Amino acid sequence: MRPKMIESCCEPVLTEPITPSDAEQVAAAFKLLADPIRLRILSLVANAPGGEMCACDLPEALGRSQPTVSHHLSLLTEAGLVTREQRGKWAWFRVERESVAVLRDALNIT
Amino acid sequence: MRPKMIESCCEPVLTEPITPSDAEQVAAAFKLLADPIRLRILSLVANAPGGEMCACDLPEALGRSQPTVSHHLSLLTEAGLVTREQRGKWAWFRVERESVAVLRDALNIT
DNA sequence: CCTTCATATCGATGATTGTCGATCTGTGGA
DNA sequence: TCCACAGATCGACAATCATCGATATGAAGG
Repeated sequence: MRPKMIESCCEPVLTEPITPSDAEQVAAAFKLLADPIRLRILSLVANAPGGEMCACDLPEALGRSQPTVSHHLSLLTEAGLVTREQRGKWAWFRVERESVAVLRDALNIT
Repeated sequence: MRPKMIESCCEPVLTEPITPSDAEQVAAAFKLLADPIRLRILSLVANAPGGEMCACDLPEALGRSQPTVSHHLSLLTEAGLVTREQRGKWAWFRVERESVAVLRDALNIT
């Protein structure tokens, strides 16, 4: 998966015919939202004070191991759905609301 | 998966904290959009003349076997993303735009 | 340096799922 | 009643993926 995948994809699905190749890209993007842990990560980070959250707090908040959380954060970051900022030993994450909006707009109706 | 799954679910993910149980439901809903063939079905049906399409035309249009197409149509129908109407020997499908809108609104931003 | 701690990577595994051939069901016409 | 055809169901298989323990990397502090 290429970096910032979502920025450059996501034709509207319903308002015009979609090509097989575009369908692959949009499906890959929605696949990221098709996991409960990743949705909870987005929700936790978006609603955290200051709109940011330290990765160190996520394993306990989610009830998942540190490697599992790191895996999901990596997928979300590569896709551009969250951004990562290193501060000392800790990694802080923010939701990239623009990317979420791109995905939402792919579902716009006639 | 219960009938009309999408009608009753899908809290906004970003504007308020989501519960683990709601996250499961929303993820299950997005999983339906996380497949290129299902996205192409939605696009083909939505853009077909009259907003409806016969199932008999889909295997050729999609390059997939009849059982595969039937499987995807069944998933989309159970979830309430499309509706099915039997006319003689043929089954005609329409996109339930309201259900798509529910999914879209789950991605609303602050 | 050396230790400590946060995070990433690796390897393995169990579960899910997209796919199709074969077959069943059900409808309409002869 | 029988045939032809649309669509659903079944069974099997390959591929994908979420998960975790073990281990590697990398940064701050002493």
